[in-house]
Amino acid sequence: MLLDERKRNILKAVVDDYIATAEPVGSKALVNRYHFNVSSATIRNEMAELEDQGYLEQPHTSAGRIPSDKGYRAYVDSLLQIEDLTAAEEEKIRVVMRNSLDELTGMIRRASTLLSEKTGYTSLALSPKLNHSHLQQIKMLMIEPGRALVVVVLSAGVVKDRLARVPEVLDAAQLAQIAAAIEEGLSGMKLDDITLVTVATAARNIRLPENLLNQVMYEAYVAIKQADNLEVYMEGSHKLLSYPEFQDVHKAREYLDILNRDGIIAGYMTELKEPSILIEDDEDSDPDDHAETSPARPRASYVVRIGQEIMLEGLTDCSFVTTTYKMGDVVAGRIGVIGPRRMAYGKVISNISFIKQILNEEIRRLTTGEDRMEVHQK
Amino acid sequence: MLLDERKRNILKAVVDDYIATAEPVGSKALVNRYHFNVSSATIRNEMAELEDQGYLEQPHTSAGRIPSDKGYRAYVDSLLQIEDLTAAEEEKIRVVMRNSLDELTGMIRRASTLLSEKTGYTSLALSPKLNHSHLQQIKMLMIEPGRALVVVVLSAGVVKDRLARVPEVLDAAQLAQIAAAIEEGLSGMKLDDITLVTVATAARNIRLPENLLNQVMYEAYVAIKQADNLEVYMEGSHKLLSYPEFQDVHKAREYLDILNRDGIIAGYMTELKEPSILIEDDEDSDPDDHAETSPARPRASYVVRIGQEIMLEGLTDCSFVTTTYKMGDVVAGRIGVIGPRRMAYGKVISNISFIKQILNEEIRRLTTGEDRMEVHQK
DNA sequence: ATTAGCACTCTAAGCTCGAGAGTGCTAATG
DNA sequence: CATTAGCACTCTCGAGCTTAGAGTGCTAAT
Repeated sequence: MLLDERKRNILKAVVDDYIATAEPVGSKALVNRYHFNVSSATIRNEMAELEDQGYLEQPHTSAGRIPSDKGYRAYVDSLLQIEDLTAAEEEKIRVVMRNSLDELTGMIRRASTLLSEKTGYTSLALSPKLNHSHLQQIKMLMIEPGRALVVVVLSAGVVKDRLARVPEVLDAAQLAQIAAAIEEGLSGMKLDDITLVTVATAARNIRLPENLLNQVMYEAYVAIKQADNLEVYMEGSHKLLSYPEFQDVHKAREYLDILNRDGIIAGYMTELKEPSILIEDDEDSDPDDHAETSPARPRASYVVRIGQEIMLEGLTDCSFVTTTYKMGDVVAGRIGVIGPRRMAYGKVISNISFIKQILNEEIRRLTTGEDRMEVHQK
Repeated sequence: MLLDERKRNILKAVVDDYIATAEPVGSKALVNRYHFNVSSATIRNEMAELEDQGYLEQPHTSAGRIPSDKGYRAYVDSLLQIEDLTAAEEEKIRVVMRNSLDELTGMIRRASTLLSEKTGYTSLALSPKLNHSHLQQIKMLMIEPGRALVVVVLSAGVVKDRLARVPEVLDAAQLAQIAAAIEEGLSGMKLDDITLVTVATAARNIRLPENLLNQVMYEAYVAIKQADNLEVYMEGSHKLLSYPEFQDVHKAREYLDILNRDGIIAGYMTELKEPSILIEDDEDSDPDDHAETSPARPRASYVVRIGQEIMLEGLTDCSFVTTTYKMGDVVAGRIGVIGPRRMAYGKVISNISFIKQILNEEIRRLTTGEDRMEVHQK
């Protein structure tokens, strides 16, 4: 099953070439562009065998070969060498990420934007799952009679807020008092463990008519629960139109439709699990048959899904490359790229790995409050 | 210059047909589909004249005619009859808009989404310009040492917030005290009139080391100013790919590129001024040469920009239809649609007019606090 | 003023054809 | 026995040609 050295080289060359040109690759082209010390006939024989084994395909007799899903898979798993970003590129990413306004969501968005810019594909990011975070504060600010702003602060330093209607008869002090009671009772609890009942228990000693209290408690409860809303950030969805495989408007439209259809991508990314390659320490392992070791320096793990592997109707000509980011020690969300199957995997992976790394660092900085005092720019 | 009855009918028929089919309209097709009591030859003569006068164009000899910008303009200004929405449609819009979470931004977004859904084109909305709003409250909540949430409440009931770094030595009470002083000093002021100096003046009596105070004041100032950040909401930008005029991927890509390029649309919409048609009372008038009166019931005014009139490179095959929404008595922002020049103007205008109306009502409800106590749905 | 009729024009679709790229196979080679 | 030169074969793609059809403008008749 394992390919010998030369086949591997040829496969790699075919994939590289095809990624670069989007044109089927022929034996002569290979001989010209790379220095195999054999003739095109030999290459032809090898390519025929690679096709038999399912790594390559022919669009039609007498066109060159293009990689199959299996070919890409082999390429990504063991042929691809991933170069590190240049110092300049790394610096640029660092600078942009540093610039984030001390805000988790903003950081993730920014990472996503950056990813799209650097790779030229569509980037996707999932907002962090906060259900393991602890409630730290809950405040209620009276905006005007009947309307209040509920501010929820989570352990990670994450702040969410929500406008709520409250009974008009309540004044600011009463509202603050209720919030204080709830905070007192719930602070330190995991988001997961907070229910309407626990909220009610926390507020049981407040002396106010029950229906008033209930309404406020309900709003507090909703605000808390809502802090963990799943969101998807997408950037550069139109970039795909530049690539020859989406020159067909129908295809392009279908593609954009799917990406914009509510919930599809969110659901998909949430369910992505086992990394197909893992190299670092930080992911729940799931050694695949095609697992292979090698690269020089430790690198963040990532999940690659190629073509049919995506299992989403309409995206079979695409590939996903995603990775996770962490808050504290727990995986909080996912960030990645979707693009044509013929994706510049090397570039994407090195960018995604580095951006992930910086994102993790920045989140750590944010949530542990390191590096707190900073120079005030402007 | 004014067209006689028959020419007007023919022009209208051509535009209607072309909007419906995207195919050049021939004289025979017209005679078949509409009951002009004349032969196709007569129609031909009339069409030739309409072409001479610049209302119609021929893609090439011996194709039918298509409307020119001028033709569309005449159509929109005086030929188009705008039917009201059906009761069911109106109801649907009302229901969706009611559902907004008491939040201005959410409302506008929702209006925009609705607009895109109902028309099938790309919708655009500008966040409200709040520089004439008054500051009502400013609060600072300590999130953790060194980080605070600044909450700004404006006269319109609009709430904005922003995470800020503050000196670590400050405690929650001190922070609240500073905020209170600033609120005391600035409350009631127009956003426009607030400067770093006025903030400083408001906080002058606080007894804290100057550099600490300065930092906090600066953050407060930024938070206040940022409350009026201009934003653009866009929905359904990919819908254009369905229309035959964007079957060319190049064009489609260019189009999407422009829409996604930062600031272009925002700038454009901000500068849109004189309505080309105005029927209601609420807009600064600018009677055009092609102004014409008529429609049955008062209807919100709107701006239509057709093709070249848009004056944005790359969007010359498009049309804009936008209108404004108000907060109190002042125009706060703009909401609209961009689509192919061959746009279903009637449908778009009736939808946009109605949605504008409901949006204005809802904003009024929100900002005046009418209808405050509502049933709590689950 | 309107219209029937007709010659004319132009596009779009279908067709053929040849060039070119690439293959697989065979037979020769070291 | 792996490699390779050579060649016949296959398939696509684009150019050029042709034709059907739609639509026009003009003229002469009503």
